[in-house]
Amino acid sequence: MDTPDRSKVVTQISRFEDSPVFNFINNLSPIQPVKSVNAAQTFHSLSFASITSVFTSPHANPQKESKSLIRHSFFERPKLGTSSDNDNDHSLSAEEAKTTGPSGSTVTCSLNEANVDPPDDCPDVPGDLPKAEPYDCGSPNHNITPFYVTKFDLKLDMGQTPAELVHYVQDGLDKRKGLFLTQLELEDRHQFKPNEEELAECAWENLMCDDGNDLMIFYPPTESDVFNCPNENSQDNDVKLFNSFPSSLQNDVVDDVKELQPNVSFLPYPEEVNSVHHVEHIKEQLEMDQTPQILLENCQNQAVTSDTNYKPGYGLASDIPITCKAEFQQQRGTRRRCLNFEVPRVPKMNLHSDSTPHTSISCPSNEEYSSGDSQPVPLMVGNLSPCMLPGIGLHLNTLATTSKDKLLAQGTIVSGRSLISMPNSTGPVSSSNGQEHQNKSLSIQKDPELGGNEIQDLKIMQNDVSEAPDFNNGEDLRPNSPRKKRRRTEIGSESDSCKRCNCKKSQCLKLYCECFAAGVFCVEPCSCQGCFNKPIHQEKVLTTRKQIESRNPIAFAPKVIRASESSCDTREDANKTPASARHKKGCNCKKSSCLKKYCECYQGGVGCSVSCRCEGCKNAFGRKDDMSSMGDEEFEHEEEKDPCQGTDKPDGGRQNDNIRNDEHQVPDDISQLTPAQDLRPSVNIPIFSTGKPPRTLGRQIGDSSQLNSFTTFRKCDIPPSQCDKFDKLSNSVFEDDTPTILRGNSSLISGVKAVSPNRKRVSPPHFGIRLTPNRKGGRKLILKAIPSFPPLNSDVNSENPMK
DNA sequence: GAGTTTGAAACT
DNA sequence: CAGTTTCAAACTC
Repeated sequence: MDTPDRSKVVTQISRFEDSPVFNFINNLSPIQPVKSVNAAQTFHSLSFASITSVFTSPHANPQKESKSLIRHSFFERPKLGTSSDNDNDHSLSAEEAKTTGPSGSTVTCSLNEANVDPPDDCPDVPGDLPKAEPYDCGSPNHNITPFYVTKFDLKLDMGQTPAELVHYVQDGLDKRKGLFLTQLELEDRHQFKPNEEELAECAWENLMCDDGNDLMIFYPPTESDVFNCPNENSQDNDVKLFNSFPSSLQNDVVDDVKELQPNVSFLPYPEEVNSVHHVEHIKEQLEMDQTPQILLENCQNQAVTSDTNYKPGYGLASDIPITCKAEFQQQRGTRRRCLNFEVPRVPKMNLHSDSTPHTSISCPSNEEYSSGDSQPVPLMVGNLSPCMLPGIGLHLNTLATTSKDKLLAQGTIVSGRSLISMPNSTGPVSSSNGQEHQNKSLSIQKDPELGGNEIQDLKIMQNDVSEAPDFNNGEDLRPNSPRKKRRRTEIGSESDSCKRCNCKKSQCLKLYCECFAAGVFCVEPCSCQGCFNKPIHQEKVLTTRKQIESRNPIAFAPKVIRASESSCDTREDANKTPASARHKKGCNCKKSSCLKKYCECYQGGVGCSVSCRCEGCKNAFGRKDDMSSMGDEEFEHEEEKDPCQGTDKPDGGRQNDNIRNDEHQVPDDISQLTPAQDLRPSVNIPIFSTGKPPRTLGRQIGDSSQLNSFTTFRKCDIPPSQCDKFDKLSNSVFEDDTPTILRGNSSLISGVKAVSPNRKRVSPPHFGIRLTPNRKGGRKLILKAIPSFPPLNSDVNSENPMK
């Protein structure tokens, strides 16, 4: 194989050798003597470097750069595979590398451009695929390697259709100018190619485009990188070359050669390529507007890197092809998935989301685990790739999806966020609460079963989504103005479908931020400034969230907890305000008389309770004064009369009981629930130890946890009318589908009333509360250890220790 | 749209 | 734990 292929290559190259440029290069080339494949390759590498630099000028037009990159790819391809068969192409490359040494390897790396990986890694790339986990942009360890491989593979594909290269070589210097053809030209050529290669190339083209995107996304070099590039001068010079290639080329080549001689010194920023620092840059870049320029830069960097690796007698790059080939399919598949997300991102996703029921994030089956870091990452379902809507409304609180979640998620799409979530619909969704949708939609789940690639993809998606500013532009989803926001809010009060904030100083990492408080990532519609509440800052978000929760375990619990409107609970109908629905902490209004939305109780559509410290309360939904009058009586009533709750039911009815109990009965004093219970398995809590009627539902202690585990938790935020629906739905769902454990959690919905004697809130709530039908001394609440926030390390089940 | 009011959240 | 400050939503004009 070697011999024939090489001979072919040599033949083709020989033509090239005749050209003045080639001779010039040959003379300059420190690496190899002219006549050989090596020489050609050397030239190739040199030309590549120079050409690349030409197009890679930071100031250059991004598109142009991209094009040039692509162009180079084509150009180079032929060289590598010039005469070899498609099949032999890779082999040849490898062979060449081995036999020809550095030149070949250098060339190969260059060709593969865009790879940030250091040359040393090149050989390892194929074998290291697993570690590549390419799409984990968040991981510092994340290496570009995967990309390298992927890109390489792509090129290989191209290599299989090297017609252009050959053509180029044959034509000689004149044709060489063709190197600078625009992308369109190249594309045109490829498109019109009739042979089998056409398909491959088309695919390649697509991939290239995608690659470009990928590059932009994942390997965005910082501008500093660009400007720091030692080759900058050469780049500038290169620009000249663009106009007058032949003469300029020489200069360029000279420069390049000079730089190459020192080898390593040639690298613009070698250390940065692999360093974590570089990764950080990339991350940052992700947030920033990303331009195609990055592509070029990356390409350039990588090309340089490859050069750096250049070591006589060493064919690093050349080795890659062979190894890569084996993984080619896999890599490509991965890449494509990502591409799908990235490119048409929004539109496709939307479409899919609408049409694809299974894409819903909230679906347990679809849930995915973030990688080993065990961080709960909002992931999209594997299927969803196309369907995924960008990080919209990722609900941090929603960890586990339950059938209920599914139902809810299926609900109407109200906001952009809600759109995002296309839950698997297992049943009819009656929930009208958009917020819940949101929560569900992006619930973060870990799914050990998912492959790393998929996970990575999901992560990417998330980032993309969150980052995709344009995502909703087409739609009028983005009310940036306060007014719109307000309107939205008003509407939302019913649907409360999506949170949008306008934070300026809090970085959306404090409870001031509605989005953050709601456990969702900020999305485009938000007008926030300096927002960190985005998927890309997920870790920070989680950390902050943890901190806040450490201070106040129920910080992320729904502010208003509504009791379900059970058939048995008719008394509340009269008032329109379910006695059981109350603000978790109660309000502290002084001037608004609880008649404006300043009042959280009012805003939540619930009456004030004993927990409230408001003055002059006139809450239309119920005044705390009224509440107190109702107090014991109601309590008694519930306690004794609530057959529906099955207070006396045997164990068989326990689940329902628990749920209803939760809904209607909340421990009077949350403080009873020790914070320590956060993670504790379960604790029996005397419900009304204080003897005070638990009129108010108060926010549930377990809200957050519940939220996390079950989207249901947001029902509390739902307006009463909808809340009722929600309750019904949730009840039915839990009864029917929810496992006992889950049901227990569901009970969390009802909150534990945080009514401490002083009304001052909450004691650390606990992540899950389960009421046990304790008929005798009253009901007991059992706290379940459910993390209020998506568990970082474990899945939901692990966190629901039922005892 | 800008400015004010309000009360929750955060801080001390 | 209380008082103060900060913050962003709600509200008014």
